[in-house]
Amino acid sequence: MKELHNFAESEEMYLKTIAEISRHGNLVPVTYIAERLSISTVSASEMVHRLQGRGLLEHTPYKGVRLTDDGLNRAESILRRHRLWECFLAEHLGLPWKQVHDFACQLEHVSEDALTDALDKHLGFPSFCPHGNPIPPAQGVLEVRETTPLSDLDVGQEGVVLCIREEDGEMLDYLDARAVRPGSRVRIEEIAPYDGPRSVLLDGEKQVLGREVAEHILIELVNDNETE
Amino acid sequence: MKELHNFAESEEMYLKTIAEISRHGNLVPVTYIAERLSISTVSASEMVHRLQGRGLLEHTPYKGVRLTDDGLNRAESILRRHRLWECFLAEHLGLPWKQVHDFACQLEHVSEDALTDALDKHLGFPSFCPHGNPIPPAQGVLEVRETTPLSDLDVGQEGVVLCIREEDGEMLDYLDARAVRPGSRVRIEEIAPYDGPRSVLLDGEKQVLGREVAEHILIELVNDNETE
DNA sequence: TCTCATAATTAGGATGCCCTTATATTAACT
DNA sequence: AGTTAATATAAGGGCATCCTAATTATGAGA
Repeated sequence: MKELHNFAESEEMYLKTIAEISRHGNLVPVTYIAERLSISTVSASEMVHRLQGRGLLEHTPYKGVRLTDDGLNRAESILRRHRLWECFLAEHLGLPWKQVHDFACQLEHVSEDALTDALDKHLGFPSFCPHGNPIPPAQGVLEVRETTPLSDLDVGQEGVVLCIREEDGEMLDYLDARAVRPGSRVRIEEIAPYDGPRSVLLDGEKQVLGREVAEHILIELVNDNETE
Repeated sequence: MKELHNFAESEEMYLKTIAEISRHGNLVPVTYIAERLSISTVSASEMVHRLQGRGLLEHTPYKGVRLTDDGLNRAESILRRHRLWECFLAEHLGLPWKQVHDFACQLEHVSEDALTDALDKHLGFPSFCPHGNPIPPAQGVLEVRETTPLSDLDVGQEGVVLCIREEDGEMLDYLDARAVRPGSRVRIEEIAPYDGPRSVLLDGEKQVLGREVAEHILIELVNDNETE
C-alpha cells in the first residue's frame, strides 16, 4: 500500500522524452517536447522551468533544453527500465511490439532499482531491447552506436537494421507486421520521386516503405565490397 | 507514450481497500477506509461520494459502504493483477515477501487486461498468490473459503495455514522471516494471559506470535481425531 | 535594417486529490 | 428522553499539472 500520488511520473516522461529526442546531446526545442507529450507549449515551458530548478536540465531561451548529468542519469535509468520490461514482455509473455512498447511505457514508472535489477538478472542481463535499442547499464554511460536512418540510404546501398526508434507505437505495429527486425538485411532497390517511398529488399523479400517510416529504421551500413 | 495522469489509481486503491476490508460483503465504515489509506475522514468521505456517483459503491450514512457489482468487479480485477504480479515477483524474480507485496502494489495499477492475461498464462494460471490468497479469475466470482484467524484458536487446536492477510507490508516481512507459509502446520501450545502472545508449534518448530500478528494468519482447522 | 515567424511569458482558470477547522447530524447507551 | 461519541458535511485552502488567450521578446532571413 503506497502513497496515492505519483509526482515523479510527469518528470520521468519529460526526461525520457528529452533524452530520446536529443540523440547526441543537441539542444532540444521546448516545442518538440510539447509536441511529443501532446501538451501545450505553455505547460511544457512551465515544466521545463521546474525541472531546471531541480537541476535536471538547462534551458537556453529561444534555443532549447539540454539535460544535466543528473538529468541524463535519471533519463537513462528510465530508458533502462523501459527496455528491460520490453524484453520481458516480448520474450517471456510473447506480446506483439505495439503492446510491448505501450505496456513498458507504464511499467517503467513503477520499477524501483531492486525490481529493475531483479528483472535484469532474470532476463540474463540483456544488452538490447526487442527493437534493438541498447539497454543502459545499472551505472555508467551508454555508449553510442553509429547509425544511419534508412531514409538516408541511396539506391543500391545495403545495411543491417540495428534498431527501431520507438517513439511511436503505431509505427512499431506497422514495422512488426512487415517483419522489420534488428538484424534484418536491407537493400534499397528504388526511391520514388520527390524523396518518396522506398522499395527495399528486406531479408530477401520485396517491400515498400514510406520515407517517414524509413526515418525510424536505423541502419548500420555494410560496405558493398567486403560482403558476400 | 501514454497520458501523464493517473486518475484511475486513487479509485483503484479505494476499491481494493474496500474489497479487502469487507471480506464477506459487510458494510465498511468510511473511517476504516480513511485509516487504511492514511488519509483524513473528510477526504475519504469526499471520494466515497465520487465513487458512488460513478456507480461503484453505495454509501449508507452512519453505517458504511458496500461495493456494487460493478465496483466489486473492478476491485477483483485489481486483486487479480496484484496477486498475479506477486506470483511473478516471488517465483520468477525470487524477491522477498515484503518487496513482493510493495512492488505488486504499484504494478497492479498499470496492467491492462491483455498484459494481465498474458502474465497469467506465463505463470501457468496460478490459483493462489505466494501468501495463499486466491487469485480472482478473469471473469466470474471468487469463491470464498472458510478460514479462522489463528488468534481464534484455543490451546491444543491445530490447523493448516491457508493464507496471510496482506494489508501490511511490515507484517509480511515479519512472517516471512519466521517461515510462516501457506501450508504450514500449526498447533497452539499456550496462550499467554490477557489474550497475549501465542506459543505455537509451526511445522515442528516452536515459535511465539503476538495476538496482532496471529489475527492475520488465516487457518483451516484440522479435526484433531482424523489426523495422525 | 526591418519584419515576421517562433518562442517565451503573463494572466486567469480548471481539475483531482488532499488538508484543517468548524459545524451539523445520528446512533446508541444510560 | 437526553447525552455523548461517532459520523457527515461545509467552508476555505494547497499543490501539481494542465488549459486558452493575449502579450512580449528574439533571431533569422529578405
